[in-house]
Amino acid sequence: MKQDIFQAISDPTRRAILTLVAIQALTPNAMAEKFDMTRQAVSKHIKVLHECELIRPEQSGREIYYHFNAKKMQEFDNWLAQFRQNWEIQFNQLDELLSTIKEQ
Amino acid sequence: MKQDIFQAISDPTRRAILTLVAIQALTPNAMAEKFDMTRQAVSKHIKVLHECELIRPEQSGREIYYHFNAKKMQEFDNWLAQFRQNWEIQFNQLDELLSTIKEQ
DNA sequence: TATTTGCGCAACTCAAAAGTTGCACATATA
DNA sequence: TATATGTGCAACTTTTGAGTTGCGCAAATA
Repeated sequence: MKQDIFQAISDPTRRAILTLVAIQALTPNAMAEKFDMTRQAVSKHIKVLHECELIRPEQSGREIYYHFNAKKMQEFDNWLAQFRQNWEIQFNQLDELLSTIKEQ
Repeated sequence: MKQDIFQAISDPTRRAILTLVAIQALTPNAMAEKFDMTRQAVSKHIKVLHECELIRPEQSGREIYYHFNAKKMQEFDNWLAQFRQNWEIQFNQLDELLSTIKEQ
């Protein structure tokens, strides 16, 4: 099943995993220790993140270190770009409002 | 039920609605015409987006125009900020790699 | 070689979310 | 006033997703 990055970050556990691996690469066991759920549950989250390439595995003997993939994360930034214009406009309107209040 | 913006943007229909209303405010009927589903299904997506304040209603007679709320969308941008450092680092490493190759 | 450890896969349960139909209600229009 | 239109709410079905337990396999260790 092809995963979608927006669906991937909709789960709080997966967002926490991303925050952890952004600091340093971790094995599934190391991640599971941080959460109050079974290793297999965490493993399923890892699978989702891996399928959409937000993390990348690095095999080391019988251990697997998962690394953060910053390049993929940038796709969110690209999606957000379409709205940047909107918030600039809304802030300019706020500025105008504040100026109007000040003048009165 | 309190909605969360990550869950809200995880659905492709809701992302499409956001793209539409970012351009101009629309009524539920106007939105429903754009999608291959019933008006009520679209209405439920609108409800989710409204509950987490990504859109804001403006009543006009019996019609309701939903507006994009850029301020709320910025929360997503703020979350992304924690990873910006990561992609700068990964890009610097790429730069170094390219330099190394060039020197050889 | 026997045992432990780290991991992924499969089957299952349970809860949540997406979509449907039907209805009620208020506003617009004839 | 009678009818049509725009909307939200409720009940229901179906799909999806999170979590569990149980298993098998390969690498490390005794």
